[in-house]
Amino acid sequence: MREPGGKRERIKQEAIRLFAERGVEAVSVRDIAAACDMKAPNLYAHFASKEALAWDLFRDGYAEYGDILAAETAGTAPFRTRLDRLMRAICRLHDTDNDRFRFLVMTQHGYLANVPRDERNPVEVICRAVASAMEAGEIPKREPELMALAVIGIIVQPATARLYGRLTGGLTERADELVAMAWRALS
Amino acid sequence: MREPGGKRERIKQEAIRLFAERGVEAVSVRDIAAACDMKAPNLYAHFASKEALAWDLFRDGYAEYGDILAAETAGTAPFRTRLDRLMRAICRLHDTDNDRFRFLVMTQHGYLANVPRDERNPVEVICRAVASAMEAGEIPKREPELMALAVIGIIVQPATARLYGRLTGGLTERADELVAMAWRALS
DNA sequence: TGTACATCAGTGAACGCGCGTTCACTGATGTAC
DNA sequence: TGTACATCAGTGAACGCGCGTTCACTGATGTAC
Repeated sequence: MREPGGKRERIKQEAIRLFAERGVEAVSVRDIAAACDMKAPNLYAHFASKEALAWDLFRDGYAEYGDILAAETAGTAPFRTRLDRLMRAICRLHDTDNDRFRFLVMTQHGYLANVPRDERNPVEVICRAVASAMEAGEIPKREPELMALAVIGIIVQPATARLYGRLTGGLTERADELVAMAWRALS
Repeated sequence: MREPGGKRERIKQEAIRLFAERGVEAVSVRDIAAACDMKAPNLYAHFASKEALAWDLFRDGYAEYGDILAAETAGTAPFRTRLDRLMRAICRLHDTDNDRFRFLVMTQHGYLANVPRDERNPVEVICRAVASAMEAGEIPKREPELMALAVIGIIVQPATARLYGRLTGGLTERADELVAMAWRALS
């Protein structure tokens, strides 16, 4: 072996950055290769196709996102506490891991329909947290899916607006406000 | 004149349908032409380019959407009433005018940055309604932009989930729940 | 009414372009003896 | 240590394809006299 296996990670990182900036269709494999200081054909030593690369990035990025949320909502703390942790985690991720979030938001319309609805799915994670809080009588019983989606919207819509410069500044500094809003909405 | 000027409208209608189904990049001008029972070159008698057609559709569709919301939030009724009208109108539009909503959601990432931030802009419309309710003391004073975006999220996120089959059934039948949620969130 | 001409919506064929992808090849590195 | 060979990451050149767009042309329709 002449190299550590870091090339594959390098490609993923540059590809996600470019896809996030311009969208999958507007980035050519030559663009990705150039960003990695290599030539286009060499990408095919690591990925079967451009489409496979993009789908890998989406599936993994989405699932890792779900893992983080699952970790935050785990445990036996009161729902209000877990909601707080959950929403702060989302704020932090959006402020920090901008490329990933932008990539997921920009390309969701191509891939979301194919994503597994398992325990790593972020929407499922939040649905389950909300549903269990209802079961436990911590919040009124309503349609859990609808309430979970609305809570997601409360945070994702401002985050998306930030991507377009519609909202300036970070989300983290508004986390208090957003958590309070979500809590009121669910109450 | 051999024909009424309905060709231009026909093109717009078929284009928005196809763009909504597959995304702008995945639809060729030949596809659009075929859907209109014409050949590709003829489209150029009506639009300068494919890009100009897509941008026209987005700009107009977005502005008309804003017009409808502005009409619903106009007047001197209490904010709670106008919020109710506003959100029901959004539910109705999403259930009815599916192509337009899907098109706007799918292509927003390409165009939203270029859209004018004027009195026809839907986000501005809702921002103003929320801000004026705060001024009038009908709801507590907070950052109006953030609150408006969160309210939008409460309804747009479920609507988007519906596009992917993540949520089944209509939005209109859930309008009560959604309005109540938004009202609590703002209170 | 008949005829000659003007108009113009619509098209067939072709254009250059950039794309994703393939493949025979290179040449530096590691291994065997 | 020196030499012959195997390995394999990386590449230059080329491929076919579908795209957006152009343009000279057609032919049905409307108008003038």
